[in-house]
Amino acid sequence: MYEESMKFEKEMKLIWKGTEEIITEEELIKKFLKAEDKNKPLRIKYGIDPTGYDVHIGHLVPIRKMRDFQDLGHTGVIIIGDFTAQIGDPSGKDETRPHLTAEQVKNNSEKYMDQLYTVLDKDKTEVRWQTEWFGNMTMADVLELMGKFTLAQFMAHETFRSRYEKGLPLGMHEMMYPILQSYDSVAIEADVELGATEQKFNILAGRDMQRFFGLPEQVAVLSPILMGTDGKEKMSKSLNNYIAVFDTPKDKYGKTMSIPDDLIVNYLTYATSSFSDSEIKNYEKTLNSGSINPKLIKEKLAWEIVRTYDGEKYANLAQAEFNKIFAKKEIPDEMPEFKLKTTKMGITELLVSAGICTSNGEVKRLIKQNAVSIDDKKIDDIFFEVDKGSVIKVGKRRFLKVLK
RNA sequence: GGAGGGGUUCCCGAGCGGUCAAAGGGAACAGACUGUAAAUCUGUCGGCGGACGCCUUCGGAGGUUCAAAUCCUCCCCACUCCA
Repeated sequence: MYEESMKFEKEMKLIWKGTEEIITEEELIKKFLKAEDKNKPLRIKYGIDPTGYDVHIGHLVPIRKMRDFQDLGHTGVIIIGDFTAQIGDPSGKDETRPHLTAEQVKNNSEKYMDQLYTVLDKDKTEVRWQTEWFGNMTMADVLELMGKFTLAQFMAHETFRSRYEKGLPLGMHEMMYPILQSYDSVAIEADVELGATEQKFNILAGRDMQRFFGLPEQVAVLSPILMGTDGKEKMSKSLNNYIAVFDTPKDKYGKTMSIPDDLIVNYLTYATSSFSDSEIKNYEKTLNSGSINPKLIKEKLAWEIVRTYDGEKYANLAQAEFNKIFAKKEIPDEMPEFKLKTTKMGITELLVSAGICTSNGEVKRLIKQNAVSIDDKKIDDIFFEVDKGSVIKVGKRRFLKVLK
């Protein structure tokens, strides 16, 4: 074994980068060896939940790992969880999911994949739907799958146990989530399953399920959970602390700049693959020594994050824009535009119909709070009338260009 | 099947016939401060009207009352204990 591990040292180093846990490392090396012997790429599984399509960079931590595997010549297999989507992953805090139509699921999946392909190698990616294997199952089949696990095993799982103990609702069908997910590994004969550490239970269940079906067990490669931009909770859509793939370069940059300082190293390590271990160590040292304004390192980080998803050009633009607005407090180059409907419009009506504010009341409040300025002049009159082209600034970051 | 407490504004959570658009906290937004932040302080935080006012809201539908988030009836939802 020693020889083999030396042989795949480089590969293992790559896989370990930004990875929290591998279960088990030894098995992974064996799989690499076998793949090479038989000249057959490994099948690297990752399941997505098509209940929505907004992908944030926390989701992409394991996806970037899939890309690493692809770069080593292996095949990424994305499972569209069209059955599990009907359950909702109990690992999250989500409650009962609304039932989606087949069309919505299809639509979501396509959009989801578009975002994953910003990272993945399309030629080495296989997309599979759970319907392929669950669509024709009979009750007998389902009972057989359920019989492989016991209630005690499930109650040992933190999320089931804590919800049960807290007296929160726990649907029987939610127990099916790990069962379905684990059977996916059987159906596609996964060699490796990727996921965040919170997926450990589900992914390990996949090993059990494969064993029951006489298949070799998959290796779990677990990524850390990326912290949200608030630095308090994990990145998640519902907490509104995420950086989305579809965010504009400007937003990605700005959101990154807004992370707390003590999250910088974490993001350097996990939010992008751009920094080498030694670079990260260096930055960490400088940060701890206090010899540098953390902002400077954050700028590099933000730039890299934009570059990763939108390219260098947009990274530069986003950076310039950010400096302009926040550092120099100038107005941005691009902003929403609004054409005056009549020769003059009251400021409240204008901002509400341009979608900058949600109600007249909000506009009035903001004006009273001294937050609205037109062409750089604060206004204090809630009946101010706008009758010419101008730039309106609301708060720090809302801008509107008024066209005549 | 039996017994019992619950469902309140974005979230948590008080209120239990008028003084309730509804305490308090969180989130969010704005202002000050700043190194982008964070922290801190101040303010705002259902909608419409320039303040007094009006409208919509307290799981749903009805009802009692001059007056209901608060009382009654039925329904829905999740939970606890017993079987």
